[in-house]
Amino acid sequence: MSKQKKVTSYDVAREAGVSQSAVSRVFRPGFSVSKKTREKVIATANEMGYRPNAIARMLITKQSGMVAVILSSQANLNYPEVLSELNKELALNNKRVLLFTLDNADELDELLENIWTFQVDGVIALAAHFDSKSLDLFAKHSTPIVLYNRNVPESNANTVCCNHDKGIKQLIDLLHQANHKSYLIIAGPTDSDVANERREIAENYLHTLGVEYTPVIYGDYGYKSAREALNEWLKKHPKPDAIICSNDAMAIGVIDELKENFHINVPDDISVVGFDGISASSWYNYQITTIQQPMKQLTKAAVDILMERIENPQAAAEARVFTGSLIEGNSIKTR
Amino acid sequence: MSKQKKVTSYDVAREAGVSQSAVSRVFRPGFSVSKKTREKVIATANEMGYRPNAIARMLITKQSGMVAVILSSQANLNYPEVLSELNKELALNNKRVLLFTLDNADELDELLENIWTFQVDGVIALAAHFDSKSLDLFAKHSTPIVLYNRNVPESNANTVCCNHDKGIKQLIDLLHQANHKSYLIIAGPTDSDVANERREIAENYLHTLGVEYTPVIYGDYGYKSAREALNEWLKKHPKPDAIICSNDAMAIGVIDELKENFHINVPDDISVVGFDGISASSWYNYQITTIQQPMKQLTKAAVDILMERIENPQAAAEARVFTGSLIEGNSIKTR
DNA sequence: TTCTATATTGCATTCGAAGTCATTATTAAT
DNA sequence: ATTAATAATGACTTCGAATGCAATATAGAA
Repeated sequence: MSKQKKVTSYDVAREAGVSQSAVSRVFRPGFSVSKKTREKVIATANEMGYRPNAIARMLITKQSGMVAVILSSQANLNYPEVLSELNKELALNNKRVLLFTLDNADELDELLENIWTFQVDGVIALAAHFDSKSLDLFAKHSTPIVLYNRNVPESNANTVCCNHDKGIKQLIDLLHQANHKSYLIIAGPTDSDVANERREIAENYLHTLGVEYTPVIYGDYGYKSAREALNEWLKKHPKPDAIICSNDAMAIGVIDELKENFHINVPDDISVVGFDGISASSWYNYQITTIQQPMKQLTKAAVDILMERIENPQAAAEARVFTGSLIEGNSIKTR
Repeated sequence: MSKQKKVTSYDVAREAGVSQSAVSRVFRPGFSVSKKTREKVIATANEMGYRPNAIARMLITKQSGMVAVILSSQANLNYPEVLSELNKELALNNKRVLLFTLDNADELDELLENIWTFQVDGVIALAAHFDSKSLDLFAKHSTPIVLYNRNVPESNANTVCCNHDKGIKQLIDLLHQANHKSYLIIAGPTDSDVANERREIAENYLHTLGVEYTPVIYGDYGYKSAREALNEWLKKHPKPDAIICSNDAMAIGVIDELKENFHINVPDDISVVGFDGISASSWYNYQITTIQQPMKQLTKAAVDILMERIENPQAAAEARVFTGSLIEGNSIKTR
C-alpha cells in the first residue's frame, strides 16, 4: 500500500521537534530523557511507524545481538526441541539465533567465513565436530563458543555435556545384573565423537565386568540403518543376550527388526537398551530402558556459559556435565 | 591470544597500498578490479585475517541478507527436517536464517517488533497463525512473507501448502471402500488453522458419502493427548469402524491405546489413518496408511516464492499447493 | 604515434543510530 | 534571590563498507 521508505530517527526527530540524539535515547533503556520528550517521541514514533534500525545499532555498538547456532542435521532429528529451547533461553538474554548447518567437514571453511562476517556475539555448536584448530580460530577472533554434547579433551573448550560414562554404565549394570553373558553393540557413525565415546565406554565397561569380547556393528543413528546392520549380523551369528544401542532410534529399529524378521521378542527373548530418552522410546510398543538427557538443563547451561563468556571473554573455559536420568522401561529380560 | 581489534577495509587498504574502495570491490562479486590489485588485496587480507563486516554492508546496501523463520514448537516437532532444509535452500540464495518462535498469540507484537528492527529481507512462517491484519503489517513494511502450510483465504498471501483436501479424501475413500460405516475423528488443537481445516474436510466429506454424523474429539497433535482423548471416548461409547487422525503422531497414540487398554488391534478390529508421513508412521508396529507431505518441494517452493518477492515486491501473491503422496500402510481393515 | 574507447582507481559521501561533550534548563539548597 | 548541583538537550563524530563520480591508466584502432 504505502510504499513509504523506512522512517529513521531523523524523521521522527524532525517531526517531534527534538534532536536525533533525543530519539535515540528514548529507545535505549536507562538513558536520561524528560517525561515530556519521551512521550512526544514515542507518540510520533508510533504514528510514523518508526522502529530503531538494529543494523545501524549493531554497527556502532559492535554488538550484533545475534548468536550463531550450528546445527548438524543429525542433532536436529534427535532433539527437535533443543533449538526452540535454546532460542527461548537466548531470547531471555536478548539474543537472536542465527542458524547455520554443518553436515560435512568440507563446509567448515565457508561456515567460519560466514560466522566472522556476521559478527555474531557468540556461537553454540550442537553436536558438530570441531577440532582444536578450529577452536583456536574462535579464540583468535575472540568469539566465545560453547559445544553442546561434545567433548574436545585436548583443548580447553566450553562444553555442556550429558554424562555418557555414568549413564551407559548404569544401563550395562542392569543388563549384567540380569545375568546376561553375550552382548552386541550397535554404535553410531564413526565420524561422530559422541558415537565413538558411547561405543568405547560400553566396550571398556563390559570388559571390566569380565566380558572378554563384544562385537560392534555400526549404524548411522537412524532406525533403518540399525535394522539393516542387525539383519546382516544375525544372518551369520547367533543372537546375543543383550543389544546395547548407541541411541533410541536405533534401539527401536532393533526391536522391530528382531520381531519382524527373526521372531525374537523384547524383552522375553532378548534385552535391548538405548540412549537419549526420545519420546518414542516410551511408546507402548517399545518401552525402552534408556538414559534421558536433561535437555532443559543442558540448553540452559549452554546459554549461561555463553553469556558469561560474552561478558567476560578472558574467563577460563568451563565444562559442565549433567547426569541423565535412568528410565526403566520394559526392554530388559528379567531373570 | 592476540587480542587484536577487528581488521577493517581501511587497515587492509593501507597495508596493501590501495584505497578502501579497492578493497571493497575485491570482496564484491562482479566488480571491476585488475588482477594485480585483486591478488595484492586478497593476500594482505588473508594475512591480516580480514573479513568484510556484514553489518556495515547491510547498513549501506539496505539488505540484511537474513530471512526470519518463524517456528511454532508444534511445527518443529512434526518436521524437524523442515528447518535445515529451509536453511540449505536459503543458503543457496545467499540468505541466512534468523530464528524466531511464536507459540502464544500474545507474543506476536514482540515478535513483529523484532522482525522490523532486524530489517530482514523476508519472512517464512512455519505453521504459525497470522491473521490478515498482521499480514497487512508486513505489506506496510514491505517485508515479503510466505506462509508454510497455512491458508489465509480472505487475504492474498503467499503460501505453500500441502493439498489437505485431496489427501484426506483419498484416505477416506479407502476407508469407505472398506465398507466402514461409523467413524471417529481425532482432530488437532482448535487454535491451529491446519487442524481445523483437516477436521472440516473430513467431516464434510464423510457427510457427502452418506455418513450422517461423525463425532470429533480433540488432541494437541501429540501422542499422549490422543491416547487420553480416545480413552475417555471409548469408556462411554462403542468403538467405531475407523478412526481418522489429523496427524501421524496421534494415529500412533491411537493404535497404542487401542492395543494396550482395549485389546483392539489395528487393522484386524479397526482401521486408523493418519496424516503427514512422519518417519515413525512406517515403523513395523504401526505401518499407518497416511499422506506424506512433499517436504522438499514445499520448502523449495517457499524459498523460491520468497526470493521472487524480495526481488520484485509488487508481484501478485501466489499460492502453491502440492499434492501429498498416499502411503498405503497396513492400518486399514480389508473386507 | 596519436587518438578513442574501455578498464581501474581513489575521493568523498552515504547508510542510521549511539554516544561524547559542551551547553542549557531545571531543581534543590542556602 | 543566588548559587550549586543535577538533569536534559543538541551538535557533531563515529562505526565499516558501498558506490557515484571524476580522474587516471590501459588497450586497441587508425
